[in-house]
Amino acid sequence: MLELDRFLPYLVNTLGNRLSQELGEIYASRFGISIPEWRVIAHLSQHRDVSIREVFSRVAMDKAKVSRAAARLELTGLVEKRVNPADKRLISLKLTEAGRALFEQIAPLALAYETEVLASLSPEEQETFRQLLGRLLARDQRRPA
Amino acid sequence: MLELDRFLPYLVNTLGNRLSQELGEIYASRFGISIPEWRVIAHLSQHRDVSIREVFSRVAMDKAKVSRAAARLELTGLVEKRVNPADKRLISLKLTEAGRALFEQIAPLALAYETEVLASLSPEEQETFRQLLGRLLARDQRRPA
DNA sequence: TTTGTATCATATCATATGAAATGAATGTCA
DNA sequence: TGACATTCATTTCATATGATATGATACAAA
Repeated sequence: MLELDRFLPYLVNTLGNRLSQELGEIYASRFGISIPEWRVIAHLSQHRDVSIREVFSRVAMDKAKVSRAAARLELTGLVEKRVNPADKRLISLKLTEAGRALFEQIAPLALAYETEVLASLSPEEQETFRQLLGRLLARDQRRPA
Repeated sequence: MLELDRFLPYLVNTLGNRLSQELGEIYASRFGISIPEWRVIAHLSQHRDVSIREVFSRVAMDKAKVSRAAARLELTGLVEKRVNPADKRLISLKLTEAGRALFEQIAPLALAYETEVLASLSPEEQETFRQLLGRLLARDQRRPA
């Protein structure tokens, strides 16, 4: 019979929400940004001159969320938005200097948090968990959002 | 350096959201209930005569969410709410016959979904994943919501 | 008692969310 | 070329969300 606290979708969702919420509090209280904004920054730290579409198709957020996050990041001077001259429907997003500096500041804290979360597992177990999680995500990947 | 698609909190959150969203679509389209309502039903299937507080402290949802879910479940006749005579601040929640019948109907579908999700892992891997997930949840448990 | 504090569930209110509408730009094909 | 469809980003709008306020009850201590 089904028990909620042995039901995998529920458990994964719960852990995911907790981790995001804890991180979100750090980002908000110390850096004044939200989780969606953080995700945009993190993505732009690796891919420059990408469109809104490219971000949201990569980063598990919907159109509107990314659009709003980008708008706010532009307001706060962390991201530069300009129209792509080759295709004027597209927008090119790029971290500003301030944006990159903020990323450099947040990234080590985020990684430290990840380390702390994983500390209850041995290094081998950590690797195993990553692997299995990756496989589960891959299965689901087939379904395009 | 931090890459979002190797960052565990992000990955767990993404998988959790996807699973919940897919399940939520099933619950909504076939049975007309939301994920919060489903969680209340599932909890009540195992614990009868529990208060709102007991539900939300157990089921990873806040006060308001559970209160609203319970209100709607009462309206739709799936849950019975009555004041606890021993302590009139408390409310006793209980599945109605219809509520229990709905649970019996949904549970196998939910379990089938879980099975399908896990199908990309071998039985041993499934068990390992459950174990490790449980340990990660336990760590986090220390922090009371 | 009665006075003050704590707990419970709900209501209120400001914000977040996402589905659908909009408007601009590009692509397609007759 | 000119209609029509498609793609992109934003906006709109109705709903969901959760922090806080409220009101009711119970508990504790004097």
